[in-house]
Amino acid sequence: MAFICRFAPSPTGPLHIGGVRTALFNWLLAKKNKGKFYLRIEDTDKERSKDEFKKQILDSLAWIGLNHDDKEYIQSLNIKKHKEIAEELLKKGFAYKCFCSEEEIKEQKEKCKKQGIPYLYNRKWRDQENLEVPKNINPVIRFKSKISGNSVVKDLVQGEISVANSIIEDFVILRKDGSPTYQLSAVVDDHLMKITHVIRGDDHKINTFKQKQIYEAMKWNIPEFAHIPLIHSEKGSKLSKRDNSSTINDYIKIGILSDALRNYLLRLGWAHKDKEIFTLEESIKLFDLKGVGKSPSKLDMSRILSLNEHYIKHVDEKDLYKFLKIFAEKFKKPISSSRETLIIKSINFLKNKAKTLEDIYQNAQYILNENIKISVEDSKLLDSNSKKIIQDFHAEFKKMEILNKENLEKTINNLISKYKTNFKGVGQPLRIALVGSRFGPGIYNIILSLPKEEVVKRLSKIN
RNA sequence: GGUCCCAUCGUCUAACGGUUAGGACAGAUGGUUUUCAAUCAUCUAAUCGGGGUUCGAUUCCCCGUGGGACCGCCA
Repeated sequence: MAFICRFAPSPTGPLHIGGVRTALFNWLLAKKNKGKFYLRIEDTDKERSKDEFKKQILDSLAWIGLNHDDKEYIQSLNIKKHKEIAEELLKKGFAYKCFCSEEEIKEQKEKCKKQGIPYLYNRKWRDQENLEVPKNINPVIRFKSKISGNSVVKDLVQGEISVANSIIEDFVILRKDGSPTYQLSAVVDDHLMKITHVIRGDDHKINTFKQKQIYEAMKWNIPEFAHIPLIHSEKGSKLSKRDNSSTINDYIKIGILSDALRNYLLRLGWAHKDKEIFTLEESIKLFDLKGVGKSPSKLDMSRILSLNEHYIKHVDEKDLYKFLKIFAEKFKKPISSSRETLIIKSINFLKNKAKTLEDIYQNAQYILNENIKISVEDSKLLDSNSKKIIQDFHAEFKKMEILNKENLEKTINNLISKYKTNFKGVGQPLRIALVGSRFGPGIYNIILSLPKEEVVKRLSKIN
């Protein structure tokens, strides 16, 4: 059976990761079933649609690796067709012109609110050719929704959802300016694109009952529907564009890897036994709609971080460096070519203490910056005794012809016995002198990661 | 408020109607260590409440309670 799905965001705001997850689920299913995954930009709201948001959507999907088939569809390019369908529905008696003024509608809404009853358009112009048509009012076109009975949708995630038709109002399909609304455009485009599976956030659940009626009126094939639960913020409310951990960029800028975020999103609302880590291939193979839960899930930063840590440790080190380089260029200072080889050489231990690219970047500060700053607190640890140790080491180090761990070990062990101290007694002062902090990588790693003359230079500054 | 949906550790979740209710993240404790980290071991922690159905309910049904979504000439 063919499997053609789409992700259809509107460029009226930045895409958040809830949307990314919806796209991911669609993409996964398309790949799994050797079908198609299309991207459709729903920009029929001319006022609010912005090119920058469209770009942000494209960039976000590209970053996380969700490539779409064909070029992206731009819904506004298809408006003519949407209007034709509206006319056809009108002609066939499935829709009608409504001449209510906006004030009139507003009044009705307020009246309902006062009485505490839910507002539903009163169908004033339905089947009313006899009413006097007011001048100066451009009508909207409304769909003649079913008035009685129940409608049932078999949802691939939610199961059977049933609703009384009486609560589905005669919704607008063409605005007074003649432009189509979402309810119409989405259906027409889905039909034209031969979409077989509509997988979207469950905030669209009710729309299904409206849209299904358009399909039926047009005698079009109705696609399968799957409504996946929404993602909530850590506070438990609906994910808002104002949350500071909601867009892809919020994660890129703290140094999250795309694989980690992809894996995290995959496991949010979906599980396969006890498995936590999924390669792309595994997720394509294993993902299915049956495993998707029905309840919303909360964002959990510590989990994202822990997944990211896993990927940082397991990704190919060449790739990891590439990610780091891009990260530095985009959000920090670019890594200079002279420092590049030093970082590459040391990334295998710089990454071990990191949950994010930001962490790696911070760990690499002592390599990136020739001039290190010693914090006040750490400089306090450099008493006269430690300084003597540093100077002793300095003298020995200069003489060292072959730089390797073995020789360093010998030198340090000599110092340990000479000064009747332990490893820490020697290692800590050296680390402070070389890195500027008592925290940092192992001391051998540090010494070996820097050019010899630079180690000498840093040591010579301690006196 | 109306309609619809949902409900297992703090979080993400697993469990043909039969399990000491499992795993992961977070948290706690201890070991190791060259500081921080990492790592290893151990531990804490859940079936929202009440009724049914059943020999037996996390699982099925009903009622509460709690949470969410929708209620636009937005998408």
